[in-house]
Amino acid sequence: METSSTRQIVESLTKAIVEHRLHPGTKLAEQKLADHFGVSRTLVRQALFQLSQNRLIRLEPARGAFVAAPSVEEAKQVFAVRRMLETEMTRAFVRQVTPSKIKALREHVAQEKRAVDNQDVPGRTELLGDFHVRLAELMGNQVLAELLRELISRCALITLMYQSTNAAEHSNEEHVAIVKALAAKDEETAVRLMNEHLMHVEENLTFDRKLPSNDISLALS
Amino acid sequence: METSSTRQIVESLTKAIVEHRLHPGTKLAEQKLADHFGVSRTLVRQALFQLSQNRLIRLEPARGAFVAAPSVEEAKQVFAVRRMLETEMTRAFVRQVTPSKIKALREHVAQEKRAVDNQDVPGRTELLGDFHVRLAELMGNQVLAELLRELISRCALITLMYQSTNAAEHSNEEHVAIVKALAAKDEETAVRLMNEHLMHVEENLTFDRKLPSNDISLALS
DNA sequence: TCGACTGAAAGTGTATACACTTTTTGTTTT
DNA sequence: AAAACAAAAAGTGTATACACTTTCAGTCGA
Repeated sequence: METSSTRQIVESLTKAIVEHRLHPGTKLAEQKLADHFGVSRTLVRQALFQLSQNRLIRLEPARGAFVAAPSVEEAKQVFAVRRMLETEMTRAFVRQVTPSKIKALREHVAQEKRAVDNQDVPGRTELLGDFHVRLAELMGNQVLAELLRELISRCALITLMYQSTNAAEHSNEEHVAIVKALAAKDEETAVRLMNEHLMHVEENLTFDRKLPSNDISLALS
Repeated sequence: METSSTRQIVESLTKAIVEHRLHPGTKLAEQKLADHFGVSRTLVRQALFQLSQNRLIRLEPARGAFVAAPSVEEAKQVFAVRRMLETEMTRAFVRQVTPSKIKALREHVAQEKRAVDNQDVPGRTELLGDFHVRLAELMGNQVLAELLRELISRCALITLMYQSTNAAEHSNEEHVAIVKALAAKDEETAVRLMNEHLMHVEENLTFDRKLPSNDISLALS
């Protein structure tokens, strides 16, 4: 199971949704997707099911798949969970910090900065989110990393892509500050900065509801 | 999409796995399951895919589905995540506690007690896990509740079912103590008790590796 | 006796067929 | 002109067919 065809479809659709080439509410007809990817509906259905588990699309019985349009309420809940998780993660990180871990984080934020400076919107979105996943990975907790990745991709649909260049720069600067506090093993500061950072990201949410784009092929091409 | 047939298959298999009628490592052949449930492989495959997302089974390309056998390492990571999440959840709960919420929790632990006293093993397993989900629900955070439910079902495969009656009683008593601290709005005590509780549950893990049972029909009947 | 080969059996991966549901469109009726 | 209906079109849900891969049993050769 889990052939690479389906993975490719999932990735392609995920990218299109997160980058808002496919707007919330857009219908994803199975046959059209199948034609576009040159496979049968079987594989498309697998991919759609997977995307529905990631909350990127909604599946309605006998009606089909639609790009998800998370409510403000849901977004707030996701952020509340992230704050809970990442507060404690930051605390735990300080207790087991090593120079090589700090080095890895510094390299990451440097990469973020390049993407932000280059106005590489998809790139910076991914990297800014990955910072949080990297923290989990460096702690050696793969379960935590996967969970965070899931939560962040769920946010991405509603937040990071709406981020202005300014907001992205701000995020990057906050990451730098967090790394600094981590390096200094200053637990309380690190935790406070992380919490503030997540609040800032949340504040930047814009809940524009754009009209569905009905031309799937165009959005994916 | 998401007809009730697949849900029923998922529930049936989930129950069988969590209750250890299907041991870790057991192969789940699609046609056999299809015959057993009286449906085509299509629906079985959907169900298996869903179970793999829940980490209850493992899908190996071209080899099929096997009941998951989480490693000690993974179990520890799951518990680490639960502690992070639930520490903060407990803290937040204290800040927004109301008499009606306490009442709901008291009723829940009473129900737990009945199941423990009656030696209702599947029932008590479910209820003891649900306590934590109930907390999230009472906070009004559905995202958190679903996440916890997922983490707990993932633990269930490796822990709660191995729980002795003694351990179950102990868990129930700890729930009572936590509710008491919550009712008193004693944040630090509540958090401490919750952390200790999760550590106790984790300590009770037994990592027996039983042999796969090859008779699927028997296990499901 | 053990290991390497070979063919058959079993099982998974993908495509297709068909039933049934929803949506759309064109027509009729008020 | 708007609402109600009917037939057709489009789309989803499930079963089945078939290709390809893995597994297993049996045979041969060292």
